[in-house]
Amino acid sequence: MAVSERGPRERMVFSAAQLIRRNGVTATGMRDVAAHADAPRGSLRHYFPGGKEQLVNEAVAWAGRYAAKRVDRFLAELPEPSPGRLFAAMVRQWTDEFETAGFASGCPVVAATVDWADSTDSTRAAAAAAFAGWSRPVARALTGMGVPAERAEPLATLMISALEGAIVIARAERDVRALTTVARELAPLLDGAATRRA
Amino acid sequence: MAVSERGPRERMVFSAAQLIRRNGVTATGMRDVAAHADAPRGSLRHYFPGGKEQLVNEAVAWAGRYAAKRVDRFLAELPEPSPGRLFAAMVRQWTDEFETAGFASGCPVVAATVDWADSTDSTRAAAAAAFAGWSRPVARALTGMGVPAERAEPLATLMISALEGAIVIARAERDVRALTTVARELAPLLDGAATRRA
DNA sequence: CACCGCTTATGACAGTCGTCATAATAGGGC
DNA sequence: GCCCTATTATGACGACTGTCATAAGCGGTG
Repeated sequence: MAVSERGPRERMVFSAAQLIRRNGVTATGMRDVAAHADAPRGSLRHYFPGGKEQLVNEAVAWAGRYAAKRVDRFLAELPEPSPGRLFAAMVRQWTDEFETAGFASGCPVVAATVDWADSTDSTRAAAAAAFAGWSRPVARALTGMGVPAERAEPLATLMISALEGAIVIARAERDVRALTTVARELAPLLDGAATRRA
Repeated sequence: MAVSERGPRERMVFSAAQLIRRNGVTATGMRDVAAHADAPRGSLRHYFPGGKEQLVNEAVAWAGRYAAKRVDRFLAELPEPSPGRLFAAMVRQWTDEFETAGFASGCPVVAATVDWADSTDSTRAAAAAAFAGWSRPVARALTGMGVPAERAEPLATLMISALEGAIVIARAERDVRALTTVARELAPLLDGAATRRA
C-alpha cells in the first residue's frame, strides 16, 4: 500500500479506504479521514461536495481498481502461471498483511457492502462495480491459462468469494488458517479446469 | 426465522441480530433494538448490564447457534446426502431469503467481524466462536458422508468461506448469481472428497 | 496595487449515540 | 395490610456525527 505523495484529495480517498476497511463505514468519521490523511478539515467539503457518500464511493472504487491491478501484477510475477497459483498469490497478499500488520483491517469493499449497502444505494452500486472490476482481470487471466471461456467467470466468482469469506474468518480468529486452507483446497479444482497451459 | 414468543430479553437479542445483519453494528443503536423488539427501553440496562458490548456478543452467539442448528436440519432433510447437496442446501437458504425478502440483510457474524472486531475484542472472540460452532456440525456431516477425517474440517472452512463471500457479493450486486455459482462450481470438488456414502 | 480563482479555517447547527442516575411500577410471599 | 425484588420509565449527560455558513489565506494575472 504505497502512500503516494499526491495531493490532499487523493490522500483523503486513500485514507478513507484504510479507515473503512479497519473500522467500517459508519464508525469512520469525516474528521478522522482528514486527520489520517494529514489534510485540512476545511477541504472536505471542497473536494467532496457530495459529502460522505461521495467520499465512501470513491474509496470503494479506489479499492476495486487497486485489487484489479494487483491481479495483473500477480499474473506477471508468476513464473509458471496456473489458476491455483494465481489464487495462492491473491491469498498470500492477505496472509502477508495479516502476519506483518495484524488482523485489524479487512477488505474495504466488503465493509462498505456490509454496513452501508442497505442505506445508501450508490455505495452498493460502487461495491458491485468494484467486485465486477476485480473479477474481470481474474477471469481474463483464467482464460489465458487455458480455462474454457464459459467457466472463467464462474471460477473467478468462486475465487473472490472464497477469498473474501476467508478474510473475514481469519480476522475473527486472528489466524490465517482459513486463508491457507481455501488456497490449498481450491487449487486442484482450479488447476483441473485449465486444459493445458502455454 | 421464527419470531419466538419468549421474554423481552430473548426478543432483544434476536432483534439485535436482525438489525446488525442489516445495518451493521455501529449503525445499530440500542434504542433501535428495544423498539424493534417491542421491549421497554428501560429494560436494556437491566438485562444487559454489560451494555452494547454484551448485547452484540449475545446476538453474535445466537447467530452462530442458529447457523449450526440449520446445518443439522439440512442434513436431516436431504434424501440422498452428499457434501455438494449439503452445500447447495446452505446456499439455497440464502437465495430463498434474498429472493423473498430482498437483499437488505447479510450474516450478523460477518457484520460484527467487519465493523466491531478491531475495537472490541470480546466481540471478535464471539465471532470466532460462532464460526467454530458453525463449522463443527458441517465437518461432522462431511465425515458422516464418507469424507476422510483430515479433510472434513478444511472443506467445512472452504464451504463457509465461499458461502460468506458469495453472500456479500450477492448483496452488492442485488443478484443471487454469486451464490448459485459457488454452489455449482464447488459441488464436484465436495462430492469428489466423499469416498462413498452409506 | 487590485483582483480573482482555488483552497483552507473556524465555529455552529441539529441530531444521535451509549451510558447513567433516579424513581416509579408491578407482582408475589407473608 | 406490608415488603422485597424484578422490571420498567424517564430524563439528562457529554461526546460524538455529517452538514453547513461564513470568512479568511493564498498564489497568480491584469
